[in-house]
Amino acid sequence: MAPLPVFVTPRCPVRTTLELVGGKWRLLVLHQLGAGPLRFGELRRALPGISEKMLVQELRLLTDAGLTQRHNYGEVPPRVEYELTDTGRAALPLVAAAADFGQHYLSTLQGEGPPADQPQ
Amino acid sequence: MAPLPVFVTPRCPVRTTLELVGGKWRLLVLHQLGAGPLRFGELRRALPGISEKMLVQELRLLTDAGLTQRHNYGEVPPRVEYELTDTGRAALPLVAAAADFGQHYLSTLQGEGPPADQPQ
DNA sequence: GGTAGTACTAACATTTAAGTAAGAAATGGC
DNA sequence: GCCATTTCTTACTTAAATGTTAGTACTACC
Repeated sequence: MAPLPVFVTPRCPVRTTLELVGGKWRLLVLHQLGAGPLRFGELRRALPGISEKMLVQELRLLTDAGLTQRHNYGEVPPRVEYELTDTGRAALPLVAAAADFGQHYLSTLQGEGPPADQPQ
Repeated sequence: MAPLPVFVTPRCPVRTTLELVGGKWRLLVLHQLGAGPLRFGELRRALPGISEKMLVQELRLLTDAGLTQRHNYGEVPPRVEYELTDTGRAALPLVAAAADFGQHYLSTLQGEGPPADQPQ
């Protein structure tokens, strides 16, 4: 994954994608935002297990990379919304493909354990 | 990513996918094998920068997870081929989506540096 | 006999990702 | 005055991923 500031090696498209949305959380963040803008806290609650530090960090990186946009309403207590940019929406087919494959894979593990959750 | 042996949390499909094909190399391995079976050494040469240790490790993990198949011809010098299983082929749309998004993203960085490589 | 190729394995080191915990600023409600 | 809420920062620690180096077994070739 890319360190800050975002630098993408202008080489293999697959590697570029991995640098942008690799890691444990970024695809899940994009998936959540695919349904519409969300506040920071809504996003945190929608991603069980993520720490505030990671969410801040990943949102900043996605925003720096141009996949998300930050709206600060300047209110107190703070109110900040995040939403996908056009570039971020261009990643939604990737998110969908990841969800599809995961679902397919889980379905091949016939009957071991409970069925899959909804994507987070 | 999953430690060996492969264990997939039967939960979110996106997380499942990340555990299976997350990391720096697995999508690239699948992409290579998408075009047909390859020998270990061919795969290594097709993935500049990968170490033998990583390639062995990732191939074993993909094979344990059922995405690839290993054929040992039992010859000397050794001759081993890897190819996708049906489950592995089910991941090819994900690889394609990753390549598409990477290409799209690189095209939005208009004119900075040389054009993208072919996917590896 | 020495060298090269092949597909590995093992021990170790380094780098990167992720997690934990505490706190800050500003306001509203009690 | 005290506590809660919200978004975010900082310092620190742990865990995981990846890299490096060396070595193995067997054969072919010069």
